[in-house]
Amino acid sequence: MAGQKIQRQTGVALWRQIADRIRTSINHGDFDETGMVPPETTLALQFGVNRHTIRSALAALAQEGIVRAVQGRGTLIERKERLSFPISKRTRFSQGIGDQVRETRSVLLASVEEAANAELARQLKLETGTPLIRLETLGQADHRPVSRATSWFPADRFGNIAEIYQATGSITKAFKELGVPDYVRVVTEITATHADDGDLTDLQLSPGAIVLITQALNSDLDNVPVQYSISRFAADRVRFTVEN
Amino acid sequence: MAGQKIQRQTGVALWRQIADRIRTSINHGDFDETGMVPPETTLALQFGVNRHTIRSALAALAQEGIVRAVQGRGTLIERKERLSFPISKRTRFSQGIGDQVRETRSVLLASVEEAANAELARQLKLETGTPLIRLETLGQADHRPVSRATSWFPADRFGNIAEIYQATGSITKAFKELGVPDYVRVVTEITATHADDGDLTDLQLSPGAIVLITQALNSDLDNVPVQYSISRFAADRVRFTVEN
DNA sequence: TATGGTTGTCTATATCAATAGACATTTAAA
DNA sequence: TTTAAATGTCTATTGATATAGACAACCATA
Repeated sequence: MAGQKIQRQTGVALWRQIADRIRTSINHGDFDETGMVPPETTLALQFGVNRHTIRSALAALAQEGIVRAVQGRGTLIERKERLSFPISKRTRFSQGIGDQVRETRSVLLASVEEAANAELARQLKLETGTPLIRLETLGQADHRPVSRATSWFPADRFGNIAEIYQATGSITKAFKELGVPDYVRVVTEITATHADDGDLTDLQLSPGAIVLITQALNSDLDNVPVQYSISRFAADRVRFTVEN
Repeated sequence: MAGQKIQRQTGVALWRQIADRIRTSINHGDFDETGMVPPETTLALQFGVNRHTIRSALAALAQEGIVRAVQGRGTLIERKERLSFPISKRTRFSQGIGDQVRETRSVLLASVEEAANAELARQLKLETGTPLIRLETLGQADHRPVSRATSWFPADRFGNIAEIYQATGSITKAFKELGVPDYVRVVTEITATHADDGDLTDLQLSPGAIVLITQALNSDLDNVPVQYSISRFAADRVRFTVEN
């Protein structure tokens, strides 16, 4: 874990930088032998800060449920996470990570009908103003939120996709019922930014966290666009894998 | 730009959160009509903070060279950026973004010979301890650093790749001279984290910035691994595009 | 049960971050 | 030339961040 120094007077508090670094180390498996974080005094020495600053960092990680301090013993690691998430022609939420967790689930937060703006129309190869169904969904793995997504579907083909999706909890199944036996990922754009208000709430992140954003287009086997999605992933919980 | 609120007491200073948001807005083209950032008083009202806090944020962006304040006129946008970076079978640094900038360049920072550890051996399908050439490189677009990469090559096939790379400034050309007329990207893993010390220096980032990390394996046309790379991109300067 | 190592709590102090207000300076336009 | 609108500079105050030190409370184990 040692190596790079932490930065002072940058607008990012030392305790937050240190919390981020310790979280990364935990997810990297650096403390797997003991199952514990090094003692506060050791960390204070390593990072070159006061022990109280370390305590602030650990308190933040405890708040996230990642560690738990036990007086007299040390600070135990409660949970580590970074799911590997494949991106390919056949990218689906549940399939790729199904073997990494016990349970994956997708929850419908909201659905509305709206008209395509210029950008959506371009992506889905429709006229501006074409009616679309917009779904807001939350992807979970073992009851922990992993991603939140906004998806648009052409309303003429998929007018009642919200109901079917809510019943089945799967876009793939909903597509099947609506006459789309299979579909492929055409393009995926990936960016990263800091978590916004909605991310903090829906993904249960702490402020300053990073989200990975994918913008993806799915088409049916006749190459007709069926779904355009913008998904936001908790960056410290996932890793994307692009297979070619 | 309006919408989500900024977070208080999170370990990330308000001025830094606001600087990040304004940078994002600039890159998104929100102020393209005027070429200027809104007045400080307007921003202060929008973000619900004091004007001095806005001034701190703008000072940080000025330090990055993104805006320039002119007394009496306003704060001009000097530069916006987010290069689109395609990831596909034929991912190369210069080709993909060649049409987006005037000049791309790749600089060799260091090269050493070292033995493959277990992880590198697994990736490159070699025995542990096999000699490798490690190159540290810096990718630039229009004289602005975009990515820093560490690459490993089997030493037996590519013993003098460093010299050729330095001469040509291109991995593709170096491969050609060493008997690899073509190569393909086998797999790319993408993660995101906060910038470390080396990122701040090499990529000229400000602390708290985000880096996108790719771990990629390239193989020759006989499917023999020729290069394993870990690259770190300034997240606010790039966007990855995965074509399937 | 005694001891060393660990986390928990308290006080005190210095610096950074943010707010508040006033006024100067510069630019562009009326 | 005047005026409005914008950035620049200054002082003062409050709360968050970080350091420093001391000691209490707890746990495992010798």
